Amino acid sequence: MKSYHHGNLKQELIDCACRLCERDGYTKLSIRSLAKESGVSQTAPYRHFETKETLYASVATEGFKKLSKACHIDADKKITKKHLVEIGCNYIEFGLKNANTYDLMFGTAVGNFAEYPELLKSANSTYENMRLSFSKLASDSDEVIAFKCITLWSMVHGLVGILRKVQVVGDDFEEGVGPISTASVISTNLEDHLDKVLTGLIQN
Amino acid sequence: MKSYHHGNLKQELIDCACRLCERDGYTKLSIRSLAKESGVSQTAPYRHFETKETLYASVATEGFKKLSKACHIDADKKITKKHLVEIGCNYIEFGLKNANTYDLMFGTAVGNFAEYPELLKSANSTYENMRLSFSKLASDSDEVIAFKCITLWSMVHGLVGILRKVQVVGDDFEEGVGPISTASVISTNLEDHLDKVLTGLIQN
DNA sequence: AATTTAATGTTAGCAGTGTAAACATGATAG
DNA sequence: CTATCATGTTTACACTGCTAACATTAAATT
Repeated sequence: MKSYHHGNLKQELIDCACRLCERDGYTKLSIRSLAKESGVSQTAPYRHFETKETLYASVATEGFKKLSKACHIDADKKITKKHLVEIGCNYIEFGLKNANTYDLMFGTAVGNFAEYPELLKSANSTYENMRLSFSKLASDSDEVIAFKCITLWSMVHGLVGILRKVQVVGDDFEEGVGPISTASVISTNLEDHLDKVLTGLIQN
Repeated sequence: MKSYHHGNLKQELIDCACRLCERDGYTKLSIRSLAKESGVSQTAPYRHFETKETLYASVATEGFKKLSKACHIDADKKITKKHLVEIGCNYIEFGLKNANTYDLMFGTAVGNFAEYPELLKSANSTYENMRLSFSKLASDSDEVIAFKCITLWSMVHGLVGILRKVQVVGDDFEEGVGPISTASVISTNLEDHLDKVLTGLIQN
């Protein structure tokens, strides 16, 4: 026998949405199907999420939390370039392994992060992680550190995007000329690649 | 008096879709509204586009053509680092000024480029442009050239994504610490930024 | 403890969507 | 001139986000 009130609907909806978003992509997700999955009426989710975008924001928030965790480096130790390479690799790995969630986080599904304080906070904390690591690498000014963060972030973010496209396009490029071959080279030698870029970035 | 047959519907639909996608984002676009805009019945577009994704593919194709044009450098002259910086800047400018179209081109709206030969061709030609420029910069192997392409492309692609997010998030970062300030620094000094990265990239 | 209130659920319904099927029109090829 | 076929229309279905009005129950107030 089930009670009229679910008891834990909001969290269950978020969990379910995270799962389905990652499995099928956020465009395939409907509030109604989500409600059905949780054995609740079609409009029940609206008691917890004003609009679909609000739900998206919750899923994206979870995504940023996971990304933060994936990119976390123990702060007690001294940070070296190698650690930053590791951060970059972990970031890219997250982006590629959670591609659909990554879309939601960095696409236009959620228009303005500022409207969702939790989302903004979790996204900022991802950045803050990276900032802290750079600040422990060298004693730069805040500006320089932020500059380095943006550079690294852009780099890994861009690689996720490009590698995914190339993965999808795949065999339709000719061997050895188009981006595919190089992309696979990069993805197998991600560490080397990031190391190179970071070396250039750090020493100026 | 209007005739039963439109005469130029396919092209008009594409043009209209390009306009609306850029204005409102591709998610806001519906086949029905598009049909209405062209003064034609709701299902007429289906004579020219099997599914909505096919329409998206056409819009994305146009996008890549425009991007190619924006990043084109006259091939006769000798290419210098400065030219590549210019390519990068033009790329980023395109991405920021045509943000919604850019989403369509690099997001998941079109699942697999290989299913749309025209799209694949136009996307490849964008890459080919860049490849050609690098090949005229130095006499590297195909592999090294492709590697440099991917690196630059990832960099500018990533910057478009990050700069946009930061633009949107905007004032909610604290002054001088968060990414916002640096991002605006970068966007005003894009040339310098790209020059630095490219310098590191070229000389190894 | 009784009662009010607010949170959380349901049902019914609107307007909009992608898309398929059956039919209408008219340009073009034989 | 006629048959064909590309291109248009109408109708219909299943689905969507979302609102409004109502039901139930947990929590707060008296």
